[in-house]
Amino acid sequence: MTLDPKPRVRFAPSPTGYLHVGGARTALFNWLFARHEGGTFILRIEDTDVERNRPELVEGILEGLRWLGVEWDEGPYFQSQRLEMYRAAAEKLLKSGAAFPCYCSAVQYTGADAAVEEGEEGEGKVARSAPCPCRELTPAKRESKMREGAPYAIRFAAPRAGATHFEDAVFGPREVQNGEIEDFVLLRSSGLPTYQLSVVVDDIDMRISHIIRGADHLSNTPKQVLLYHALAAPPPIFAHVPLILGPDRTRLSKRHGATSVGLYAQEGFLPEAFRNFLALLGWSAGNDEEFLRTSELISRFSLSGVSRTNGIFDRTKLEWFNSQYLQKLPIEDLLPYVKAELQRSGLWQSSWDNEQREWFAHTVDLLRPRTRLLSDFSTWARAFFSDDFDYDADARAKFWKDAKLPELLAKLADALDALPEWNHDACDHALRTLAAAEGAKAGLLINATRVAIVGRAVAPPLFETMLVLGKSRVVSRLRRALTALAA
RNA sequence: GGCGAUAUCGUCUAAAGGUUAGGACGGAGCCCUCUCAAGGCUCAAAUCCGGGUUCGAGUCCCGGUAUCGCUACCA
Repeated sequence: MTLDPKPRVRFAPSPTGYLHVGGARTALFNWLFARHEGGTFILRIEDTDVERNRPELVEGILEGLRWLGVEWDEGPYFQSQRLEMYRAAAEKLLKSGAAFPCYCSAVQYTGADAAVEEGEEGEGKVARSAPCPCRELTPAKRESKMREGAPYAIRFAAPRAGATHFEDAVFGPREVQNGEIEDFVLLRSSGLPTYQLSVVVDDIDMRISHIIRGADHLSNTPKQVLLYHALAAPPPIFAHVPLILGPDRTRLSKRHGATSVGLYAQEGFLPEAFRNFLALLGWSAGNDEEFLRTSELISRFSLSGVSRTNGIFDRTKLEWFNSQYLQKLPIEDLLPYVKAELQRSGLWQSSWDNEQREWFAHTVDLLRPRTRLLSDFSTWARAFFSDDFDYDADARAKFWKDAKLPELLAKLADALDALPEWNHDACDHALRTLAAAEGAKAGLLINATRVAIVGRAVAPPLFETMLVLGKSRVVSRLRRALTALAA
């Protein structure tokens, strides 16, 4: 038996929605594992459910993965373009006797199941659905059904005795009694494969060595192992990762707020911060380290560090990670993200890429200690990039209430305007001298001035702020504030 | 209902039978301070319950409970 020396893994989303954080983490784990091992990461689109499929969603999923920095080495493959393979496999199983045609109607089936689901609590003992009777059909009966042209699905003839086992890299060795496994459908009457069939056929064909996927697939794995055996292929190593839950401990869904990675991108999260956060949800390096840049994640990642417990998605901690990256990223790494954010919000000016490059870098650096999201640069820090900003109501209420302010600010504007040199100490001195002469506290004037020139209470130290804004802006904004103050 | 998995601060986790059960987020407080952050320091906060095994159990075993998953011609 020859195996690829390097692992081959895959991420296989179905285009029934956007890329949600659970899928993103599964993709990330696969990718980290592949990169750590020097293996291959394959992308496969599982679009065999024509009812729920939304082909237009595929691009969004790819975009989400690209944003996350999870790059695939092969693919994307589409199952909808590989249907012949699944049919051939189903035929093969039919011929070998591992599968049989089933003439039960799909309508009957769902009806029966719904009844079981809705069973009254008083008499909740509804018998488990009986094994499919078609399995016992005589050859003659099958012949006649075939001649009638009756529609049929192909079901797997699950063994009635014995047990199936497999190895899970996270949950350990597993064994399931075959009697627990029903005669599941392989090929629908429409000729399209079910998940159980297509996933196994593809994983064999693509020579997948490790299947890393959500723990919701753990219970179905024995069926797939049975299929590997029936198709005479060695099963891969499985690694089921725990699920991501919402704050109420139910499976993460739209009800819990943003679950699409695209939304997090829009909100102003940095991909690397998001990656770091996601990697640590259900995986640990085995020690206290939390701030792990992507190269470190790759070198540290191991399936043995994957948790068995479902985890709750904690947005607050995600924001903390983001603020950490905002603080710690080398400024030249951060700048492109801020640029993109400003472009998105229509605040970007091309001069910041050229002659005012240094000014831009300095301003971003000044702002970033108090940012948590990239979008902060275009929201509360807007006044640093545009003259078009408003005055925050809370800031006005807090720092603009003193009756002497109109007079003080007018005088300050004049004093600053008269300054021969525009630097930190000159501004500082001018303001404090004025405050002293007028018998006002410097703090009063400083805080009121901050609101006047940037519209917020939240901003860098005042004189730093004055420097990056420049003299003419500061003076004109002070004068402009006089009108707002009067209003 | 059946089958299975899981269970350490509110949350994410560390502790490969022996620690005052550690760290981080969040919370509280202090320092710093021109605002807001950042940063530093301090505090509160956990082994689901009950039985075993062992000199010794968060760790191993059994039972209970809770939660989650599967039980589709969804994936």
